[in-house]
Parts: sequence; structure tokens; C-alpha cells
Amino acid sequence: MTVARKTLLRSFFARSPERVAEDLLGAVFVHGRSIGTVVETEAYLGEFDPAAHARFGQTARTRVLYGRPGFAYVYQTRHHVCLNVATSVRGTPGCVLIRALRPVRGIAAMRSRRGVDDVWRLANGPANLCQAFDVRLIHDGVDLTRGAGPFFREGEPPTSFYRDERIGISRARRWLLRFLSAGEAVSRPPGPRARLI
DNA sequence: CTTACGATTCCC
DNA sequence: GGAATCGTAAGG
Repeated sequence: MTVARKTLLRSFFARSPERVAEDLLGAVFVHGRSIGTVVETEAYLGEFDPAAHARFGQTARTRVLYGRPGFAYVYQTRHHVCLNVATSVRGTPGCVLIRALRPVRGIAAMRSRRGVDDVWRLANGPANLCQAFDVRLIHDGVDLTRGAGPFFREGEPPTSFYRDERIGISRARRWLLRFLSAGEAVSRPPGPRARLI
């Protein structure tokens, strides 16, 4: 039987990006009829993080990061969008990038939106999962703790996970801020410097 | 205004 | 390894 899971509240996101990124593993992302389990996340620490968008300070693009935690920061890169959650307290622009989801429900619609058949390739990347779960630029600034629109629910934390280097960035590459549930299909398997937790 | 450059993805 | 292709941020 299925257990009723609580929606992740403001207090969950009002912590450091690292803690939120770790605890988001195993959580459930819900957007309409599309449901998936978080299996890969990445933490961005704020203005002092050379790889973070917030390194430029507050701009039109990064305004959500400076607001309250638990709001969606959706940005566009080339032809794709990526989904982040603002963390920490107001004025502290840390966030967590959602890098991979394991599809649980609504798979037919995900296949249709992605044009891909293989379930494991439906949401195995930050831009792919946005396409699969129909997350768009209009969701930038949406409150993810309301249970209306996209939101997160409690789930089963992985029995073990990896900490590894972040991906797709040139600065602060060696910081171990990528979190991967063990034994899941992620955007990229753990590398040589990964630590099993 | 012009230029540089991606928190990506998919294909060769 | 490289191209696609556009918004954001920096520089003049």
C-alpha cells in the first residue's frame, strides 16, 4: 500500500544548499500527473561560489535566489531550461540544481514530450527532466511548497549515495557538491574522486 | 550598442 | 570532439 507523504515545507529548504541537496535525494517531485524520484542533485553555494550564477550578485535573472527558500529558480541555457530550488534564508542566494529524476508516474506523457522511449533516459539530466516534467521558464519564481503546481513530497532516502564533482562548469570543478543516489540512472556515473556515503 | 559565453544535449 | 543558437552579463 502507498503511504501518504508530506509536502516538503519552507523549513526543509531553509538550510544550507549542501544539506538540502543531500536530503532531496529520494524525495518525490510532482508536477501535475508527472511524478518522479530525485536521484541526482547539485549544490550552488552563493556569491562566493565561483560557479554559481549568484557570483554576479543580484540581477534580473537571479532575483529568486535572493528571496525566500523553497521557490523555483528556472533559467535557460541555450535551448534548454534547468530547475533549481532556492535554499537558505532570504538574501542568501544558495540553491540546489535538480539533475536527474527517476520517472514513477505519467511516463506516457513524458515519452511524448521527450520523444524518447527509454524510461531511464527520460529525465537523466537537468534539461531533460524539465522537458519530461513540463517545467518551463514560466515556473521561475513559483513557490514549490504550496502543493499547487510543481512541488516536492517526502520519499525514501537512498541507503547510500555518492558525493562527486559538479558537472558542466569550469570554475570550482573539484568541489564535491554533486549528490547521486547509489544504483540509479543519473546524468553521469560517479567519477574517480567520488566518495560513497 | 557589441561581444563573449555558457549549471546542455545530441550526433559524428 | 563539435555544433546548435539565444539570453544574460560585461565592456566600450
